[in-house]
Amino acid sequence: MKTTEKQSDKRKAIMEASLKLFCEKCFQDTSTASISQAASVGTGTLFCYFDSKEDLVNALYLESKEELAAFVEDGVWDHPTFKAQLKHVFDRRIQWYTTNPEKIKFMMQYHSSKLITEATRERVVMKLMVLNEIVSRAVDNGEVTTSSVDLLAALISGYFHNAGTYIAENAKGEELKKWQEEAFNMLWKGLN
Amino acid sequence: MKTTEKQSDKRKAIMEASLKLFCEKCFQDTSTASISQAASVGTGTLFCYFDSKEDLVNALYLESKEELAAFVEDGVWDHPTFKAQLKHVFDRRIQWYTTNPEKIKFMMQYHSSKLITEATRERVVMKLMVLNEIVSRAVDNGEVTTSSVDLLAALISGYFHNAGTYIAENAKGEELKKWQEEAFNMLWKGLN
Amino acid sequence: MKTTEKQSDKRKAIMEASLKLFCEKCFQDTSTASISQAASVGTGTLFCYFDSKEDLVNALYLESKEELAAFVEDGVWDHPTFKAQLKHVFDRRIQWYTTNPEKIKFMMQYHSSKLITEATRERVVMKLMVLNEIVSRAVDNGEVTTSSVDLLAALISGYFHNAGTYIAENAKGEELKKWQEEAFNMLWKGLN
Amino acid sequence: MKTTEKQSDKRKAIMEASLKLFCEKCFQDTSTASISQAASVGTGTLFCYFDSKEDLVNALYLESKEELAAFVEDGVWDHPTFKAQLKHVFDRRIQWYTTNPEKIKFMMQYHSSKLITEATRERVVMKLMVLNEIVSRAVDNGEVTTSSVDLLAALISGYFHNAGTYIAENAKGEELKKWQEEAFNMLWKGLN
DNA sequence: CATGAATGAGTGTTCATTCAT
DNA sequence: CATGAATGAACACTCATTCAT
Repeated sequence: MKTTEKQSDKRKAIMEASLKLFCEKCFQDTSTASISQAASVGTGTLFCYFDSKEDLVNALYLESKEELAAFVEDGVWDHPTFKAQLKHVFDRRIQWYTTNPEKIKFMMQYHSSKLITEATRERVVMKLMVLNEIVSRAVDNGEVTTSSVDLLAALISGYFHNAGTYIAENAKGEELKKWQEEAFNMLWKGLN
Repeated sequence: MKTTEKQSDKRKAIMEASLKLFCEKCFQDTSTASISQAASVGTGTLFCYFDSKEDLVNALYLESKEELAAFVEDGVWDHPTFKAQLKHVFDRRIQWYTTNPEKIKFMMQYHSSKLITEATRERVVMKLMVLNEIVSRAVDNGEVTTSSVDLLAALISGYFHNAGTYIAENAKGEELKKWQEEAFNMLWKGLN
Repeated sequence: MKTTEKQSDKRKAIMEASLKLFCEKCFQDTSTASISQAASVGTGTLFCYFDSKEDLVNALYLESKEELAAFVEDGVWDHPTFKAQLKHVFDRRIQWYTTNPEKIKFMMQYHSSKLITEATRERVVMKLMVLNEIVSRAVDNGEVTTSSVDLLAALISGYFHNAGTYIAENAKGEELKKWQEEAFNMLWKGLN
Repeated sequence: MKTTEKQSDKRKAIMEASLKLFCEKCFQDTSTASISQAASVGTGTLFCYFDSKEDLVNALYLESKEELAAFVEDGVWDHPTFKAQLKHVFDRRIQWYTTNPEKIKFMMQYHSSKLITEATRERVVMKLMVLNEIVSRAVDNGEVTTSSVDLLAALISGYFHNAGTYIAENAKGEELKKWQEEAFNMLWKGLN
């Protein structure tokens, strides 16, 4: 528990406050003043940690994506088969979607926004390569065939995201497990 | 030659100019003044047709979605089988994506934006019921089984969108047809 | 009395208000808001006429100088002799200094300020060539000799300015005429 | 080796850095942070030596003027005649102008600035009394006549400043001596 | 004395919107 | 309907200054 571990409390407070506010109202309706206030720091403090309001959203976006990617990736390679690896990714993703509704909401809202820099997007992409890796290995093993590894990975990734979002938002109670199975099975059937 | 048909030229000019500008830069970086100028109308004219800047984006979003929906829907029911109907929807969607890159870019950019009203979203959803209808009929005919028609329609719709986007953006030349087939086949296999 | 004559009343109001305020307090202590208020126009109106606060000071400086130059120049060439021409310039200058204390104060305050653009200075210089012309002609006629027309013109011009300022500020009542004569005579003696 | 002599190195560093920066850009475009950085001291250190940024410019202005005054005054009274004393003042002034281009630039820039306090100006005036003293003695001796010692001293002082500035800025090589002579002679002729 | 992270008052500028013409 | 000059609320950002270390 060394002091070096916790990156500035102020920075974290600003990140949390802005995540909340950016989810409630849109970027331009969220003043930097309101963020500072919600984070209980001075108006100027925000600019000690971020170059600009734009810089702040980008940081928020990048770090959320990184967190998700790390969570999803964690433990994939413990699974020996292609199917098990895919299942792991899908399950972890839904788990995250269910657990971090605010972050996922934020990420979706800014997924196609012009506010997110090309630079940020590139850094994000680098973090999301697990699926490509999984698919690539499966193709090498002859477990699947495709005219383009990237195409296939994109289809699966997109499918996971859609299914995950829909299920996390609409499934109630015991439906969740059932839907999750159905969605995954449909994909798996499609792959064979 | 009814006067109702050709809605004011000025309105159309504003719609076209703003579509272009909203694609180039984001909402808040596009001033109404720049829109008016690009549309070759006076600064105030915009407000003769739209209550506010927000109203304008919403109109643009709604009308783009309507146009897409109408295009996709057109001719579905000429096909007798579930598979043919699905194929029709997928093909038409990709065709539209390829033909209207600006509109699809715009739609994606504002898909999750807080700027698009709940009211607008509801009106949009109503226009996008074809897939639900197709799936619903197929379920009734026993051609597919699912624990939720809405879930299945959502999975398919999302899949079509992802695949469509990815293919329209990345496929070069003859790849397009091949990828389109592969993507559709994968889905179809998943459904059986 | 055509409407075209009077350049926008608003612009003039802003110019007058800012002249007054820039004399009272310095540039950075004069907010654009206070100028707008003093000019009885909206906060944004200032920016309809000037690109920026800097642009405003520059315009004010340029136009003040132009006015002074025009006043001083007016009628010089009615005088046949070098001495009479010099006297004319000196007298008119003092007359202006006495009549426009605010403008002269403003001009002096910004004479060496970094806020005044090089571009503005160049435009000002072009308006202040009378003395050079007068001296130049006198040199051609052999009425004076100098190793540099520009040096001589600069010395005279500077002298006129200093004397003018000092006299306008410090002379009381009948002293003014006497001091004015003494100052001019001293210069004239120096020239022969 | 008294400690009072060498005023803190830090203070000197700040003075030098700010002199440089205030010459390059204007007061309000020079942040205290940039001064501190240029002086290689901490942000807060500046305020250990000066009450405020304004206080700093005033100190800079006062000390520059004092230095100039001391330099000019040094040795005047070694000269027995009025003319020689005047010449001394003029020559020393030009010498200083040539040697300290930055300080003179700074002094001119702030000569009429509202930033320089009335208190500072008064303290400066007290240091600049040599010319008044010289003229005063000459008047007492009957070497010159004038309706006001102050007027005459002001005229001469102003003339010296103008001439000095112009010559220091524009004279190249051997011109300097010639122009200096010409300028002084013109004044001297004017006085007789 | 020295530091620099933190502050928050203050301001230039933008721009959606209005309205008299 | 159409215009564009005028408006003024709103906001991101700056920076002199403080103070705990």
